[in-house]
Amino acid sequence: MQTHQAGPSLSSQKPRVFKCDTCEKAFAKPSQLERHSRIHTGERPFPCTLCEKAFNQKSALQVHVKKHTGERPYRCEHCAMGFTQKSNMKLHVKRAHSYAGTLQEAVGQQEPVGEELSHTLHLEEVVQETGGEWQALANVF
DNA sequence: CAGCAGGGGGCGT
DNA sequence: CGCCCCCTGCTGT
Repeated sequence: MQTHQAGPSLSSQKPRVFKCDTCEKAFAKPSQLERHSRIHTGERPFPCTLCEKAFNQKSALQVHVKKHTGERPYRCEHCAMGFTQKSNMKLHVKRAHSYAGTLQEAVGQQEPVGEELSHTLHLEEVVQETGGEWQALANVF
């Protein structure tokens, strides 16, 4: 009976035997349940070595550290803008270039490409150093 | 931009 | 199996 009860996402009918007793979510793997349980306990086993923040998931920490290192692995192929997270980049592409997802051109073909643009404007280092106005600009793109 | 929550897969035991 | 890691979508400031 337990193997067919609803899981957290509702999509995916995998058996979920491991149930959280704080909330009613269930998971396919014990380690997933254990990971989930610490969002109730507030436990944060992954501290950042550069600042004093901590995370409940290692991947969250890894992404966070990129903020300190300035690493920006995900690059927009249309305007060469860099991002720390892929989903943020995807969102940017959709909004700035109205480009849903399946590669190849979309709407605005008038794009001579902004290759050297990032160099002349020093885009890599200007990001949100103190002022919050850049944040507002992000919504335009 | 930054962080959270969950799914799935690979690898060692 | 069990654990660890990476990826992805969504939410928050």
